[in-house]
Amino acid sequence: MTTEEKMHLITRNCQEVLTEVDLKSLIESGKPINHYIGFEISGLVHLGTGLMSMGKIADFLKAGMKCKIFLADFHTYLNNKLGGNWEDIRWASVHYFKQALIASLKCFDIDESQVEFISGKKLYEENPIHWETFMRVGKHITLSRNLRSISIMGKKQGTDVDMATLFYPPLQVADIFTMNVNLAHAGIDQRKAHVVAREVGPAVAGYKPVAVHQNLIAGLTGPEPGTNDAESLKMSKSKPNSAIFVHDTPDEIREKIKKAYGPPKEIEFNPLLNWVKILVFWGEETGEFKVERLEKFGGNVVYTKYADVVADYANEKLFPTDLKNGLAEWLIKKLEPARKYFEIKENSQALIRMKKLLG
RNA sequence: CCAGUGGUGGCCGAACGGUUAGGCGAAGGUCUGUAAAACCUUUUUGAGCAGGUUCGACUCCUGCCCACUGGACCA
Repeated sequence: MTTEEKMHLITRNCQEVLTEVDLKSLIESGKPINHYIGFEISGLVHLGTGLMSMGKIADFLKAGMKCKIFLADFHTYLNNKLGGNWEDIRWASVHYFKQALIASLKCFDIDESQVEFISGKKLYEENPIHWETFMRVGKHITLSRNLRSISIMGKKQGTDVDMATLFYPPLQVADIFTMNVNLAHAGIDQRKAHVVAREVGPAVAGYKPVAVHQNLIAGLTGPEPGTNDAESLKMSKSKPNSAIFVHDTPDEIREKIKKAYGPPKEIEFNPLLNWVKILVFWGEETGEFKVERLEKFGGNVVYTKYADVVADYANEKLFPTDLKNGLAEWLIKKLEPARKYFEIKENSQALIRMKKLLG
């Protein structure tokens, strides 16, 4: 595989790479590329994690990278998710969250043996140097910089800032170096941590990790009334109808998509088109998207270019309901392996318990 | 540790010694070949904790807990 081919696989369907130049020289160095992505155990696994992140890992594996998935149990605890209950967090990370990620990987035909899972607890126990790295990171971050970085926890500056909150960003940065990660991967919401990692890296660990950031997928409920910014479009686990989870049933998927925000002709702030673009077409110009509809509405159509979907939608040759139906059926099919995996008794029971934990 | 202020339903937020604040959010409905918006309906009493006063306390009193602000201590 050529460097260009690798570059394409690694960077496609991403919002940002810090930096392409660094990535290219990393590839050309011939050194193994050690990837990592970390997740808080904070809720059900939605498409942002299950399809975007795991799909990216599929690309990374094809490019010959070593992929590591970090189950950030301590981060979850520090961020007071799952009620800040350590036992619940530990249970959920192994019995629910990891299983949901394995389920998601199956949607890309990847076996769990092809990636490495590691929990925070295990990482810290096995690597006493982590504590030292953590302190070194602290030596290179100012309080104000750290405070600005807590947005990676979904927190706004000036609210609920306890000491644990302040530990979180440097802990995440230290994780990267403890795991010898040279390619850190996350949604764009985590960029502040990765930028800090790149800035302190040379002093703390003698290198700058490359950072690859993906788009956050839009929430189905659309923008808040009166706003049209990217933030209010984001999919959120706390808005029940804004997110689809990897183990949702076909009926749940159809129901949620049906309720989705779908303004005709609107191609800018439109979660449905956003999903078709980054999930179905995976950020590429060409692909395949089927829409089945009655003859009176134009009959079935197969799109092979994303631009054609946009064009038809813009001049109302593609009606929102038809776009919704096509998308729902695509998702149902794509997520089938995940649903099947969650039919296994232990997993379905874990899901029930997880939902209970979340109230 | 001391003082002041405050802790109200998923969230925000008033009033009041005794009769449902209100808003947001959420759910259902109407209207559109979807959704959104708009309109209609629903979300049937909640007060940091423990006591006390009272015919009756979210409202008064005592103690405790927590938060914010200021102060004290600083070997």
